[in-house]
Amino acid sequence: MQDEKFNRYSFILERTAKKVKQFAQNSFTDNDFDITVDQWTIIKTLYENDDLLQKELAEKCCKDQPTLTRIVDLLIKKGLTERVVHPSDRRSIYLHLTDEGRKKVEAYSPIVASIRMKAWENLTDEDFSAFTRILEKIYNNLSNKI
Amino acid sequence: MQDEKFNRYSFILERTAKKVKQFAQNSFTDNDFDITVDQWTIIKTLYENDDLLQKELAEKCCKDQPTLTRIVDLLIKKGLTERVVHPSDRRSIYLHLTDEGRKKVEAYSPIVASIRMKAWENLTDEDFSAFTRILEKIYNNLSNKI
DNA sequence: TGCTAATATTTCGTACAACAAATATAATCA
DNA sequence: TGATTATATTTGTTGTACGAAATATTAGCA
Repeated sequence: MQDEKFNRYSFILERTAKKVKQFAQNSFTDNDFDITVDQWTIIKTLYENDDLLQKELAEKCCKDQPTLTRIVDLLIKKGLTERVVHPSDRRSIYLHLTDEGRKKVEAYSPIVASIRMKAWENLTDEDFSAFTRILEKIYNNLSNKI
Repeated sequence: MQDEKFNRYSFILERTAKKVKQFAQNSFTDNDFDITVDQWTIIKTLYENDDLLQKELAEKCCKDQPTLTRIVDLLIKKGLTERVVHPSDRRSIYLHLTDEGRKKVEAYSPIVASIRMKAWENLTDEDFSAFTRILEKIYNNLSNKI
C-alpha cells in the first residue's frame, strides 16, 4: 500500500496542472483572446526570442515537432507568425512574428501575467522555492540522460 | 518582470506533469501493456470502487463526462468493462469490470506502482508533504466554489 | 562523383481535453 | 395529467500529445 502513495502524488500533480491550464484557458476566453493557451506560449516565446528554428522552438516549449507544426499552422492562419526558409539549409524553417503577432503579445502580456498570478496566492517565498526544487527534481528523475 | 515568475511556475508545473505522464506511458508500452495511462486510471478506480455511475467515476478521476464516455468506449472494445443500465433510472449507467478487467488490474498494479515510484526518488518525507500541500493550495486557489 | 546516413519538417493514426449541443429519461409542479 | 425543468449520457468540433512513417534536403564518405 506504500505503492498507492506515489499513484496519488501523480494524480495530484496531473490534476493541478490540468486545473492551472484550464483556468488560464477560461480566462483567455473571458477576455476574448482569440487564441489558446498553447498558442500563446508559442508566440510569447517567439517574442522573447525571435527567429528560432521550429526545432529549437519545440525544445524551448517542451512540445514535440509534429505538435508544434500544427500549432504554427493555426498561428499562420490567424496571421500571427510566418515561416521563413533558412537561406542556406532549405530543410530548416525560421519562425517569426508578424507585426500583428508582436502587437498581440505586447497587449496580452500584462493580462496573462495577472491571470497566472492567481494560482499562487497565499504561497510564501519558501513555498515557491520548494515548489521549483521538487518539481525540477521529479523532472530530472525521469529524464534519463544516460 | 515580477510577472514572468508566475509564467515560469506554470511552465514548470505543466512540463513536469507532462513528463510524469509520458514516462508512465512509455513504461506501459515497454511492458506491452495494451492500454493507455488514462485507461488504466479508469479501470484501477473501478476496481477499488466497483459499480460507479459514469458521472461519479468522471468526478473521481477528474475527467469530464464526454471524455470519460470515450475512454469507456475503448475499454469496452478491449473487453475490460461493461455498461449496465441503472434498474430504476434508465438515464444512468453503472460501470463494472469484466473478469478480464479485474485480472488485468491485479496483474498490473504492482508494476504500475514501481513505475510511479521512479519520479519521486531522492525526495524526503518533508518534500512529499510540501508537495501535496502546495499543489492542493494551488488547486483550491483556482476552484471557485461559490 | 555517387551512395548512404543524418537532419528538419510534415503527414498519419490514435487518444485525450474541453466545451456546446443533442438525446433520452426522470422529477416537479400547475 | 401535461408541460416544464433537471439530470445522465452521447455526439460533434477543435485543439493538443506523441509515435511512426514519409518527404525533402544536406552532410559524410568510399
